[in-house]
Amino acid sequence: MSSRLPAMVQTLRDRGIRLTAERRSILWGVLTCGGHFDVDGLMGHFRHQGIRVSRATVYRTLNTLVQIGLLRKIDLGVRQSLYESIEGREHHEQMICVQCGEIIEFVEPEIERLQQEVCRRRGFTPQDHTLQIYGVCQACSCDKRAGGQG
Amino acid sequence: MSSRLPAMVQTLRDRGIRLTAERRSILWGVLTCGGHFDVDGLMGHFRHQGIRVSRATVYRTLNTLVQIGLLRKIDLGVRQSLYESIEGREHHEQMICVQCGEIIEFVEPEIERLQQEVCRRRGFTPQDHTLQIYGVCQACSCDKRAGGQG
DNA sequence: AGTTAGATTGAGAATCCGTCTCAACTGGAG
DNA sequence: CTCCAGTTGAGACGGATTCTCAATCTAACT
Repeated sequence: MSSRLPAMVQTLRDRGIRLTAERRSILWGVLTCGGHFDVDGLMGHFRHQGIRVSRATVYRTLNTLVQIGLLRKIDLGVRQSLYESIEGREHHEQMICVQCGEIIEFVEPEIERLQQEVCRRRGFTPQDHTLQIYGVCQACSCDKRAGGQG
Repeated sequence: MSSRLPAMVQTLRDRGIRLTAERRSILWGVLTCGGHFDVDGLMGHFRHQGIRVSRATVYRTLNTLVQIGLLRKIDLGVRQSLYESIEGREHHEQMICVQCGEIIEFVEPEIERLQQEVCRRRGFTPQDHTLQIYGVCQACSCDKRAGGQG
């Protein structure tokens, strides 16, 4: 996990982006939090660790990391945006449980292929995409059947 | 286009939602704006037409229309949410040009089918979904090749 | 190591989207 | 026509994010 830090640092260097103490902290935080995280989570992490980074800097840096392709921003339309480290993983889609909020990731190469095809047909050059399926996860379905929380 | 108004009005009645002057204006505005629109666009439209409807009411009513299935809310993660009239059309996905902002809609039944399958495999009960492909549209690609704005 | 230019930061103000409050108003059933 | 629950408007409010700008710091150069 932390082995990704050097690669990320190098990416910043390559782009001529200065490596400040704050940015190191944020990179580290991103890798430590793993999975999906939001700005509040990151700030909490810093507070907990006694690291001082301002909110403005966190926002600025996350935006930068998204721009240079180290991070992906996930917008569910409610509350804060979520971020996830791309760290070389293949792209994945999401199922979001509207009951418990859990995010289940999945990969479906065939869907990706079909997207490519649709784009080609339209002369559209794809760069990124998001597929979010909203619904009820298995656990919540079972809860409901067993007599859940109305 | 305006022929949809009676059907929408009926839907409101069926749900026991009062038909106020403001709601009539908003329904009309939704149909007039067509395609994708946001709250600012709608407010501008009303101002232009000399129709007085408060921002709060517009938000409230749009939310209602989304809830009863007459409208779909699109969250691109930037600025305001967009809305689109569902008006009986089948679900469609979107390609969003990161250069000019154009939204190109498409339907790909096979993608929908694969989604259903993935959900079934995971015991996930899908309710709705959004697929957004970000990239460069044909027109913008050509502009660039011809010597566009860097 | 010292200098320096320009990038970066922090604190808090500002903005922006959207919701809430509550008194006044109104649609529509009776 | 009456009445009341649902609806509205003005503006306060709230949360997320961005902006401002003086102070600070990185990194390149000497």
